Amino acid sequence: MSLRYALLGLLTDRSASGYDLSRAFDRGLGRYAWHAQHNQIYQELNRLAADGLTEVVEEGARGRKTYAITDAGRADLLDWLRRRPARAVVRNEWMLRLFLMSALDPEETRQILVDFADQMDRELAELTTLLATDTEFSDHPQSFGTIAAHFGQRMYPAMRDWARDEVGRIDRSRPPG
Amino acid sequence: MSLRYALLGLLTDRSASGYDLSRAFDRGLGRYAWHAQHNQIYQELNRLAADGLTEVVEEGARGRKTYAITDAGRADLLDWLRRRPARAVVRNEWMLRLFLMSALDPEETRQILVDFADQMDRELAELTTLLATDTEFSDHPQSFGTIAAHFGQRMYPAMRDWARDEVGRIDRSRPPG
DNA sequence: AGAAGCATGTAATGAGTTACATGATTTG
DNA sequence: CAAATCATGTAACTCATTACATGCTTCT
Repeated sequence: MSLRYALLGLLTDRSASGYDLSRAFDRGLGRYAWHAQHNQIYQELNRLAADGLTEVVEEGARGRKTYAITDAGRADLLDWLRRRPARAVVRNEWMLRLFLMSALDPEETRQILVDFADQMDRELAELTTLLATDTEFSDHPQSFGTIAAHFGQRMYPAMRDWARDEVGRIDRSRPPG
Repeated sequence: MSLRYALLGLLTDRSASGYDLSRAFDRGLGRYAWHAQHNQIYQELNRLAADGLTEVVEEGARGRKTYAITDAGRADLLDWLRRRPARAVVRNEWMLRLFLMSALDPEETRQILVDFADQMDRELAELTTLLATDTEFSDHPQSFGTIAAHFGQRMYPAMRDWARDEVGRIDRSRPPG
């Protein structure tokens, strides 16, 4: 059901097409909070419209359909946000890999950590560039995309630093070369 | 497929029953990396055994079956660990709720962020105490649990700082009182 | 004897992935 | 006019959840 609320949440910000929402997932929400692919998004949008939680407010070029959230949709979202589940679902494939990585030998583990740290640096650089150049963020400082970007600015350095800490620990316990 | 590797990873550490593994998920892995329920775990264990990646090494009281990883299972796990997906699946219902929170009014949003930041501080304090007192960490510096603890030491402050940043942004855009 | 915890499972349904499929519009 | 990007979908399959179902063992 979470995908449904992710979509309603994004549509609270502004009306959008399935394509727009798919891009929003790729950039922000999907990286940190909830991953979904375009086909699943389109299917869920059709179901939301059928349930009266969203409606098509515009049809543009190339079959583009712009969806808006309805009052019923807004009510449903607020209801969900105010409920506190005892146990929430967490699935993070990267985290799982990093947890299980010590099944490999120290050399290989070290390389994975070094690569991971480098990737976090690249993601951070990409995000910083995006924040500096895309007017989306200055125009909508309260939007989910902006919030996600700020979250990324805190998370990427933290994950990079953790990985480099671990590399240091491996090197100290088993000096290389 | 990730559940399959999560189970193989845990069985690399030591042999265990479905019940043991289910508890391991509830305590650790499921909180940070990969969530799964008992019935899914039992089903996957049966499939793993059918595929020759694990085997039943002991049958105890109350139908208890202890599984061990086989050589084929170990090979499969290492193979998976060495593959690097371009972008891995992330699903975190708590994170999603935090991102969508601004659909509520600023007052409610602010309170949730303040509570979240405080909770991160508490988790960090608890973890720091645990790292200083529990010999588990000094005795097994390379273990799964130690790696996770170090990860927490970097993540909790990052999430706390992000939440406090957001509180600051809310206050600046709509001063309280 | 009763409660708490141990231990495993099935069936139906819903969520999510993979592969396939198509075509329009804009940009260089 | 070719390439990139926009834009939406279906079908078959696998993964995951919910509800149901059973019985044993240990502790008090």
